[in-house]
Amino acid sequence: MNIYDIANRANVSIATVSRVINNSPKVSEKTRKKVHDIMDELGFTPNVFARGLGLNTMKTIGILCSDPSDIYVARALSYFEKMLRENGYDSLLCCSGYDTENLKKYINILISKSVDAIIMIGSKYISSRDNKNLIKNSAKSLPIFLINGFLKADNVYCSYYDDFNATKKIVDMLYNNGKRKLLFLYNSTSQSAKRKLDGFLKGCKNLKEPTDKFDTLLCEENDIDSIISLLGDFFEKEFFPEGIVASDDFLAMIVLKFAKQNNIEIPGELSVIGYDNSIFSKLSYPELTTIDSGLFSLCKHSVNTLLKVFDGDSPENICLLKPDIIEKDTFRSKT
Amino acid sequence: MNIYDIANRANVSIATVSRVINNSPKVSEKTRKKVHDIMDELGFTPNVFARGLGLNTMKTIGILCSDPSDIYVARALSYFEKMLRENGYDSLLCCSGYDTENLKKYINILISKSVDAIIMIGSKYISSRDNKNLIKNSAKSLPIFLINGFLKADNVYCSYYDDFNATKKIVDMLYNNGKRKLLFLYNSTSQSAKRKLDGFLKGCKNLKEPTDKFDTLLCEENDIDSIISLLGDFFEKEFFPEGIVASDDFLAMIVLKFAKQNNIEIPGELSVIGYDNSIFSKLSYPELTTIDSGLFSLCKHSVNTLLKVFDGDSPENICLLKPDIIEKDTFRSKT
DNA sequence: CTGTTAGCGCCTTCAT
DNA sequence: ATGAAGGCGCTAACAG
Repeated sequence: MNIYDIANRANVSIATVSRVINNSPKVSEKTRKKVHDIMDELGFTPNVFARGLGLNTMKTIGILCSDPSDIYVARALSYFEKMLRENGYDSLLCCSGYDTENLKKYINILISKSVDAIIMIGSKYISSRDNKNLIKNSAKSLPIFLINGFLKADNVYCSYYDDFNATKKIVDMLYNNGKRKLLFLYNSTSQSAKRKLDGFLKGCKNLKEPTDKFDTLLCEENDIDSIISLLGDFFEKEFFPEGIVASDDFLAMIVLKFAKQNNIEIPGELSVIGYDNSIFSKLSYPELTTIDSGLFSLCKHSVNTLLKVFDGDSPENICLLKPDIIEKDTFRSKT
Repeated sequence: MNIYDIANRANVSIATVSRVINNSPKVSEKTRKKVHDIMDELGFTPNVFARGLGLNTMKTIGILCSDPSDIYVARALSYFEKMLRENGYDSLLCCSGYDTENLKKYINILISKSVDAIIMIGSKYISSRDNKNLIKNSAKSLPIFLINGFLKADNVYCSYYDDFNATKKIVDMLYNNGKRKLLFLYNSTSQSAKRKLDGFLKGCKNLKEPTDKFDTLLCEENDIDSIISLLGDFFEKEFFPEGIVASDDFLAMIVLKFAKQNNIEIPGELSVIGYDNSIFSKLSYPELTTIDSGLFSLCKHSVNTLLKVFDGDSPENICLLKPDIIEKDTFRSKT
């Protein structure tokens, strides 16, 4: 079934049918209704290939992410699919896993499918110099949108969160509330994780306390038991922190579990700060004090920028979101 | 750049170029090489639209789900994208939200993109008679794969889990371990949720105990606070259960939170059973005893079936997975 | 407002 | 083994 069939049934030309499909204003209400009725009756849907052939666009956005079973990614994905669809775009999903070196392969897959743009969720991809150049080059053929990543280049648009100032600020807050021994816990060396790490270190440095009062701990394996044993080692061999800042809520949850296993009282003995204001932070007991990394806003902003680019505008390349700390139970400031 | 350009440069016809692109054997090695060289030199990639127009396939599978930020869905999505890509298929994502009545709209979107098959994650879509008929009808134009749902129809392939016997079995286990007052907690009326509910009720019925010793509680709102207050009401106005079976780990986590808030000891005073063996069950303390709904196996099986269908085989329509209970901390049987 | 028609780039018979 | 030509379904000029 094609527009010819519809045209025949409706006694109009295919051009009129095409106009109706594309909401052209130059169709009388009467014909429009007639055609619409027949399309509905026959359950007609225009062939995208034929359409794409002419327009050279498939109204499809490639979404590149590591793994949708990560809750941060999953949320972003959910937002994007919805917002893009509301604007007439489909989402072609491409999951690279955590091996960031295959970026080229995945970008090529998306480009070969003629997606109109690529959205990259997560800052893992912006790690190596090779990857950066790859992204810059790919941006010559289609616009690229980075979520939570920063890369200055033509046709590359970034939305990211001010992680540096967020962790820096939280260090201040912890210190000002009497927490002197601090630990930063993280599990990734992505660009965003680095910003968090740097903010933490900067915050600690500003305190002008001896450096043995704070430390950082990288969890190379993402397995819960390994991380718990890593924490056990740290508490035993290094020091017992009064505050732990985790690079995401998942890690913070593991800290809570560790604390319960070891009868550490939270927040009395130990304050815990999560990151992302995810469902975890609300599901746990005590509820996690967490940094709201503004994921929804980042996604929203990216989609808006994307639409502007498609409209031929030249929007700002860079959007930086201000930090926002959500105080719940695992740490409360006195002020 | 198109095959005409290549054809000109190579002094052959477009047909020959096309043959080279499609690895037709009827091209001399010499011409093949010549054409290949020129394509490489110019970095030519065939236009997918033009190709799709003729072939009417894009090697793309439509994945229809409610919301990828649900962890069950997210996991399934992750499995599918990976396995499909390994077999040369892309994934077009389509999220319907929880409004199951718009199914037609979403199926049409996918069909209009000429996907080669549709995978539907979750049994929510198989609720109404209308939806069932819709699926049956759509299956006339392309194969449909249901994950965790059952519908007997041509060209519809189901993989689902034996929820009925899982909850039935867990009721037995609870009872045999001295838990007499039981509550089933659920938050959906999907087909799968119904199977769980029925299994629970059947299990209870078999016990031949007075019916006031067990009950079921539907959480209409998915908000954590509402569910906790719902639980509070139940404990106050109905009875204090000795075992709670939740329809997913998320709900079970909320029960744990509720228990901690109210100083209910788990599993001493109250046993809790989750469902799905998700990350929640491992992240909580105490860890959740949970039913492993075999998601990976379901996905794996679906992809295998899909490949068989595309190969022209006629695989079994239905796959039912046996129940599997993972004992952790929130309930341990004595045996 | 509506109809006619020329592509869009590729694949596939049918000739040669 | 290669070339010529029609067709896939739709859009956008252009003509009325």
